Amino acid sequence: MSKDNILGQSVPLPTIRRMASYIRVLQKFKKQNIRWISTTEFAKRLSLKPIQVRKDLTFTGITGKPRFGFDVVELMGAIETILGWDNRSEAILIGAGGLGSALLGYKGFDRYGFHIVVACDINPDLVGKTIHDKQVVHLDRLEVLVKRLGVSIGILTVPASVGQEIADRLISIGIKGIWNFSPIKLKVPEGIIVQQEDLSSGLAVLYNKLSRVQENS
Amino acid sequence: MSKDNILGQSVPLPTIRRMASYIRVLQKFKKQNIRWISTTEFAKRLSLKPIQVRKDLTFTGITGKPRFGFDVVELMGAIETILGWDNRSEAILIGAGGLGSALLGYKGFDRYGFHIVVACDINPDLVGKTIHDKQVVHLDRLEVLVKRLGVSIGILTVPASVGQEIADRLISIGIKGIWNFSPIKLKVPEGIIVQQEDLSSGLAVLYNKLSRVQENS
DNA sequence: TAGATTGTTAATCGATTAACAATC
DNA sequence: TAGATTGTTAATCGATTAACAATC
Repeated sequence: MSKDNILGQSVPLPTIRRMASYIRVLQKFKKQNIRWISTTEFAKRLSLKPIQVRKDLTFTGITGKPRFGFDVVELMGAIETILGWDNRSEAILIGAGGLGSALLGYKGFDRYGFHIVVACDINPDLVGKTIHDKQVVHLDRLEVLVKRLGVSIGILTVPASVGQEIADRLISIGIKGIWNFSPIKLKVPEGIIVQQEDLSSGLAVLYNKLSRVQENS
Repeated sequence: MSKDNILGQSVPLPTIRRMASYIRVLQKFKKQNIRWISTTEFAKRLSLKPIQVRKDLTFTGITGKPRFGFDVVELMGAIETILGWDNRSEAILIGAGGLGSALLGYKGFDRYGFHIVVACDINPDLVGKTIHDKQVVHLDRLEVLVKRLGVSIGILTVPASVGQEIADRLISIGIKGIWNFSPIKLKVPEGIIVQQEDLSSGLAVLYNKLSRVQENS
């Protein structure tokens, strides 16, 4: 498996993450019909260093114009390609509890063209209901749904105790990518992509930074 | 401002993040009254390499026992200190919409002793209601609430357009740490800690990895 | 004891930053 | 033109990993 982009270079993960924020700035500029954007401008808006933005943008293969910067539309297209926009697909969410229902309603994904089309749960209070305009269906029907709707991304917002089991089921019916919000490391076969999120690790960082400041005041 | 831990070494941020997951394993072990845990055991459960765990644990200052590993209780205490457990405080959440209401109900923070005590919003459909047993109060009363409840952490789950404004208000009344889920970089004075979360960056990584796999199959 | 595991120093790897020439 | 900005190579920085001696 290669990790190469169009230029034959591997794109660092931190760069990929920042690209999500470049897209946001670019969308704003495009809406205002601004044609050019410089790395200085990016840096100012995102509290980054121009040099870092410049380095990141080299991975797009787009060349800028000294004194002007980069063509907004062209750059957007290139970043979208790197982020895999072209192959993106719909998602199914499993576990429509607290965090799950939030993701169902989170508007922030729209700009990335990401849509959760249906949710599964076993809680009788939820099954049959609609959360943020998305149906909640019983987990028993997981396999049927995935096949019928042709989704290829699964979002796991289930308790840790059942995370692996559900991941196995998702994989057995052809899901290729799992966005896992359960605090467990999933074991998956080669070729299956897991993106692990851990809200608590952010909390740990916040706490730690806070205590360091307090120590010195 | 020093970034040093008890040993006079600065603890790398990736290590801090992993420590949140070590705590989870330790809590499980403690509950089962297991006395020792080895770096091998950590590694197996978290899909890490033993050498990395060992390196991380050096920052705790705790020494292990060859053939046994580390004392579960002792290690937990040390990690909690590094994570700033001692100075932790309650939080107020601003923006009780999709993501905000999820955080209000998210059980995963309990194990870190983190509690959101109240929420603010301006939406008349939400103000006065209770979400996951937490009151939603009108944003006008933000200042009063913060002072009365003595919270020192603010969680921002508001639209990008009002993020900075609310952050300024929080800071002006003594909030020291902001956990920011709005997709904007906040400008804050020295001494104020901002922990920025960006759900979309995880999505970008997932998409990118997926497209790389598909390219090669 | 034997050997699994720790602890530490050094090597490697990868990302960020600096320096500076090229260019519009 | 002058100079802001790009593009690229090299230096730096920081985290991970390897190697191996120490130890219970």
